[in-house]
Amino acid sequence: MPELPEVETTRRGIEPHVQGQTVRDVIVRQPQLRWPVPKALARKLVAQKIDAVERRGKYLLMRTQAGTAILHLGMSGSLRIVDARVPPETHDHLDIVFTNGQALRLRDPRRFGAALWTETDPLAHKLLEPLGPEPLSDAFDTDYLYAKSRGRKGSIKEFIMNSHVVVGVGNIYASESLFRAGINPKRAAGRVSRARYEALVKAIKDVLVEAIKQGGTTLRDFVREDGQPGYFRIRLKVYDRAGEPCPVCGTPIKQLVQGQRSTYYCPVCQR
DNA sequence: AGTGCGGCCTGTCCGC
DNA sequence: TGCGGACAGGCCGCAC
Repeated sequence: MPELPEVETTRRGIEPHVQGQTVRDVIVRQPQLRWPVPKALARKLVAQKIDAVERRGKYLLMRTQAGTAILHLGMSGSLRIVDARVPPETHDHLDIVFTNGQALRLRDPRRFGAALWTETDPLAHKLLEPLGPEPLSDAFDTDYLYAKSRGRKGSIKEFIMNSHVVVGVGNIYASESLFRAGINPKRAAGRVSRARYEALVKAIKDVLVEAIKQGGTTLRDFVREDGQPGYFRIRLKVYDRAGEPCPVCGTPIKQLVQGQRSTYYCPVCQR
């Protein structure tokens, strides 16, 4: 489910319930996630106070004095704040229980997510170290993306979805931002002009900011009775709209597969 | 270093 | 109603 806006919405949603809390217990019901959940996560996190809840790309970082828990939601993961006494449901793989009786509960049906533990600088962790810049930071600009793209033969769509190029652009927002920038997703990254990279950088920032704003409007409902984070997708112009008219020119939206992922685009507006 | 895949999982939907 | 296959908002790890 989550792309960067969902992960950031999740971070903002859990932060007030988690920051400053002390861990009473860690319950691992299913240790087989993307990687095995390390024993040290449960062992070392207990009795620690959560100093901060941060995000790097789509990874969530819960910092303590003893080390940092690294969480990733994969394709189908979600986090919610529950009363620790509420019985877990299927796919509720992990609880971090706090001394106030609440728990941070990870649910992830497909188990592509992760829960890791590191006692050194989490940004130097082997999964985080090679990540590209945050898309909403000043480091992500036309100069950077244009230079990075030179000589690349792969498609522009796969290029911007590569987390080592820029983090946080998932399958939905890749299609949406290429539509906004008027770039054909099949075009080789190395053959896109500087001017078009300028439009693309702006499109990526705009679409992500809008999506985060949407999540933000419902943040106070984050912990609802049904536990679902109150996140609504922004109005998507091309994603999942194969055959529907392009909102700009009316041409039917096309769908194709790139790197085993569906891409949606307007064959007229995007060249 | 860049590129191209396979693979990890479950749930849902669609056509037969 | 059952069944097989495709597909789903991610991304690592490997071979070349």
